[in-house]
Amino acid sequence: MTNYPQATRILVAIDCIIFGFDGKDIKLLLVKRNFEPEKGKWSLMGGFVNKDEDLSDGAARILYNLTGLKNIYVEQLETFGKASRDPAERTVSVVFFALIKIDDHDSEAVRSHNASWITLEARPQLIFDHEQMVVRACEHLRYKAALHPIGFELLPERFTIPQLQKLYEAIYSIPIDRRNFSRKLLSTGLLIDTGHKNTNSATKKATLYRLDEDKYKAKFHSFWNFMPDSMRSNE
Amino acid sequence: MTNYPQATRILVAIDCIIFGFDGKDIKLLLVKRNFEPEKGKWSLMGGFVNKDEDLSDGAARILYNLTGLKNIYVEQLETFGKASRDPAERTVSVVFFALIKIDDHDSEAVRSHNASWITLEARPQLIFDHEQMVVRACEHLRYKAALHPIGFELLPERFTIPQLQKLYEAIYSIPIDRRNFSRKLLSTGLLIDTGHKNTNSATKKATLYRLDEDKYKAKFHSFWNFMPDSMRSNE
DNA sequence: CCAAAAGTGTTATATATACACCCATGA
DNA sequence: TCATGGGTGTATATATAACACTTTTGG
Repeated sequence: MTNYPQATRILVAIDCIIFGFDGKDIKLLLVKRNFEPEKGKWSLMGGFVNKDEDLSDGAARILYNLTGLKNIYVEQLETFGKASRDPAERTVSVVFFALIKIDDHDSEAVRSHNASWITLEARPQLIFDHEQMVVRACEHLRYKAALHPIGFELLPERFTIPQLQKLYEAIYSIPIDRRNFSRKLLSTGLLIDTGHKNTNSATKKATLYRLDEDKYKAKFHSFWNFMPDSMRSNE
Repeated sequence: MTNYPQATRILVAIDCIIFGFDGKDIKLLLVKRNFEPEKGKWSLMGGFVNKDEDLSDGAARILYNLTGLKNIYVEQLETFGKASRDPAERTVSVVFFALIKIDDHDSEAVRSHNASWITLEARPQLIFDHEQMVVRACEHLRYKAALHPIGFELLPERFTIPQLQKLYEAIYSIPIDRRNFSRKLLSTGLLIDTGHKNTNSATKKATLYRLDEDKYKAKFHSFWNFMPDSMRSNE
């Protein structure tokens, strides 16, 4: 406290938007709070930054506690800083955006935090400005998924092109032409044929692909065009 | 301080990346600090969030103090929160990204803050993690300018297509084909011919355009493709 | 053999690129 | 009249969008 005596110290929270995909719907991992304040209401998973903890480490800690997962896809999204956003005390919240492979999560940890996977449409009212955070995250998901290959983060290690298509259709709530979608995805060179077929299917079995990790990393920041041009006008 | 007794309160700073364009080079507005800490060294313009001030209002205040401008293009970029980033005390810094029309700024205010416009190439060493912030902002400028019509924010109200092209060439450090660039920009429908010509030119006078504000606002979030496809692989 | 989902091919259209010529201006 | 920079046109390549048929599978 030597150099900046008069400035206000503020609580710095971290809130996490955690997206998953069950093959049909985009889901959010939300917490029904069994602790104060706002006990009994729904919120995003969050916490405060520890004294000597980097922001990104704080986010990783909170995500690990809830899901049991490390090395998941996380981006810092935006910091919410309205003076009035938390009625109890001035708090700034850094929102992180996470995509996880829904089958990988530790369901015991989720249960013990009183958390649930809830579809976007069915999401309950949330505390504070958490609804705005979710809206912002959905916009970001649509924006980013149209340009960068982040969809894979929501699917299992091995996935089929029809699965990928259902994911994109869920993200944008539109039907996509199978043939054009397939050609576009395969032309990125990011997909490797595993030589196996999806055994769950009741009809013709789809080819299982995996991501070419090297190409994915090398080309992640390039722009792609995963969506039909007609979609690109929605932010 | 009722509800969260044990959490750490942290200083929340705001730092502003302020870009300008002088017709030739992209410039940053940087401050040579005549105050402690790190007096005599260069930094971004910044300050702390006030007790009852929204984050975005804090950024607007800091930008107004330095430039005398309101209603400029500002985006929240990223929050830097390494525990060690400020050696004096734990501080989190929310970085804002601003684009201004360089001729509009209040040069008296800039002088009184000991600030200067410095080209990106000539920028001095900066304090703390400010260099990382600048690098991040440059990436963001390139990314965003390729997809959204933010270039106009760096040019005067009335501008010519060759001016716009020089701006894009400065942003990406590449030469662009005049004819294709012109056609691409005009085809967006965002440019309105003012009927006037640039009088400064020593040769043929270029047409002065202004931005169609309504279309700009309506279509801001659409994706465009302002750069040749060959450029789109650089993030 | 039938329904359901997967896989593949073709064609028309739109867009991007590469490139060359003419025009206006002031020195 | 010449050098400099502004404005426009076109042919080619590439990418996209729209669309139909065949294959595999389990029941």
